[in-house]
Amino acid sequence: MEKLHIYDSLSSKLKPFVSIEKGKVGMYVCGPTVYNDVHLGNVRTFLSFDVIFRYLKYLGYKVRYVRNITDVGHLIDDIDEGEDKIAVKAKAENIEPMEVVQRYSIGFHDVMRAFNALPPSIEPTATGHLIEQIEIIKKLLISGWAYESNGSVYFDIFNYNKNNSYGELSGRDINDMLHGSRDLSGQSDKKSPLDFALWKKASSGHIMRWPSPWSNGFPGWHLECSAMSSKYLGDSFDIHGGGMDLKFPHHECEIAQNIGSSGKKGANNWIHTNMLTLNGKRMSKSTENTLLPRELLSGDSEHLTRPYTANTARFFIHQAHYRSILDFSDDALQSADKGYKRLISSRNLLEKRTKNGAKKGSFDVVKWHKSCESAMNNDFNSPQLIANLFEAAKVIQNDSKDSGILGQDGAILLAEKMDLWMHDILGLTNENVGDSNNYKTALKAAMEIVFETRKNAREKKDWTKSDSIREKLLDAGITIKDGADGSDFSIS
RNA sequence: GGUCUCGUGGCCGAGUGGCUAGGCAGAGCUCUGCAAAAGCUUGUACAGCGGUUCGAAUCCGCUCGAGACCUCCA
Repeated sequence: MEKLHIYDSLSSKLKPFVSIEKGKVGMYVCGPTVYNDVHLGNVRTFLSFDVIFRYLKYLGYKVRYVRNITDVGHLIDDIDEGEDKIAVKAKAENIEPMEVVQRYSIGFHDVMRAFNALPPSIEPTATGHLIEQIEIIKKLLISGWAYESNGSVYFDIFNYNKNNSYGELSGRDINDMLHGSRDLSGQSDKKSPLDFALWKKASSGHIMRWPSPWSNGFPGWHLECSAMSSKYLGDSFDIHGGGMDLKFPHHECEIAQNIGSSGKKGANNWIHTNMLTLNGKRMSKSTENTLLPRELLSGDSEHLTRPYTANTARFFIHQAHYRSILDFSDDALQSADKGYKRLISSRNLLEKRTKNGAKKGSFDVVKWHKSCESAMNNDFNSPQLIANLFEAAKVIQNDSKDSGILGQDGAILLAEKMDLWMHDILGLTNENVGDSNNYKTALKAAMEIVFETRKNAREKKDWTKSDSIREKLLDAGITIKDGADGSDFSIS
C-alpha cells in the first residue's frame, strides 16, 4: 500500500489514515491498572502500540502519545459494593494504596524498558486529574446525561440512547444487554443496570477518597480516560487504542462520556489489539493463567523449557498481526528464537559486504524497502514486514558467495534499511554482540586474535588445538563458524 | 442463552476471487579435516457440505469446532 491504512474498530473498516492536524498525530492508549504485575498479555498490547508509535514517527508525524496509568477507580466488579482493586491490594498487604501504585508503576516501567518500548509522550494518572474528571461530571449533570443518587453520580444510558447508540463499538443492542443483565432492583442507586458510575460515594471503610460536590468519594473507572484524552489531545483526536477486552464496557462508556460532555466521540480511529493466549485461553490476572515477564526471562515457569530474551519475545509477538489472537507456547518461542537469530546473523554478514567486491549490485534495495513500507502501511502488518526481512536475509546469504548481487552500495543501503526496520520500527536490539558499542568492539578485536591463533593451528593441521579452542568457546557460549572466507562467531 | 470473531500444510503464522507468504521442524544435495553455519531442492494447506462465478481457500448459506465479550482484566 502506498499510504497508511488503519483498521478502525468503530466502523469495522480499513480506512486511509488522515490526521486531523497535518503532520501531527494524537494517540491515546489505555495503560495498566497498577495493582499487580503486568503479564505478557499486557506486554503484547503495549508492544503493538510501541510499533505503531514508532512507525507513525518514521512516517514523519509528530506524535503525541498519551498512555495513562490507572491508580484509582477500577473496581473489582460493577455492583455497587465492588471494591477498588488498588485498595484491596493495599489492605491485603497493609500498606498505603499509593505504595501499591508506586510499586507496580515502577515494575511496569522496568518491564517496558526491558522490552525496549519507547516511553509515551505523556503518562498521566487518574488521581492527578480528579479536578478534570469532576468538571466532566458537572457538565454531564447540567446537560442531563447524568443523575445523582445518594452521593453517587451515574451516567444515564437510556437518556443517552435516545439520540445515540450505546453499544455501537462492541456491536451490542441495549435491549439484549438489559435482558442478560443481573437484576439490581432494591440493591442499587442506579436507575438501570446499564448505567455506569461517574462518581462513587465512599463507604466508611474506603481508604481512597476525595471531596466533590456530591460526596467524599472517588471517580468511576471510565471517566479518567475521557478526562485525560480530551485534556491532552482535544475533544477530537486521531487514534484511541487499547486491548480488545476494553471494547466493552470501558471504551463504550468513554464514547458516551465524550459525546455527553463535548458532543464529539473522541477518536477518529479506534485500534484494538487482540489477546495473547496461554494454553488456548486468554491470559488473565484473575484466572491466574498468566506468564510474567520475569518468568520468561528466567525460564522459571511450568510453561517454559528454558529462558528467552526480551528480543525473542518481541520478535515472536510481532510475527503475528496485532488484531489476531496469538497463542503463546514454548515451541512457538523456540522457533521464533531460531528465526530471529538467523535474521541477526544475516544482518551482521552485511558488514563484510560493504568493503569488498563490485560497487553496484543487481538487487534492488529501494524496491525491497518500498515493499516493507507497503506492508506496514497495510494496518501495521508486522508479520509481512518480517517476511520481507527474511527475503533480505536470503539475498545476503546468497551474496556472500556471489558479490555481484548486492555490491558495496547495495550492502551499505541494505544494512541501513535493515537496521531501520529491525531496530527503529520493530524495536529489536542486537543483543548478539553485547549492549554497548565499546563491548562490541572489544569483543570483536579479541575474537580476531583468537581466529588468528586458530588459523595458524589449522594451517599446521593441529586439529587438537583448533578444536579445543572451538569447544572451550562453545562452553562459554560463543559458537564459531568456519566459512570459506574466514571464521565468524555468534553468542548464544 | 445473546453478540462477535475465527478455523490455513507436522507446529507457529500472513494473505487473498485466478499470480511463491514467511518462520520452525522434516527429507535430499552442496560446502567442509571434523563440527557449526549457510545455500539449493523438496512435500500432503486453506474445517465439512452446498451455492454464486469462466474460476473460490478467498463471496453467500448451512453444519461442526474453537475463542472473545456479555462481571474485573491489555
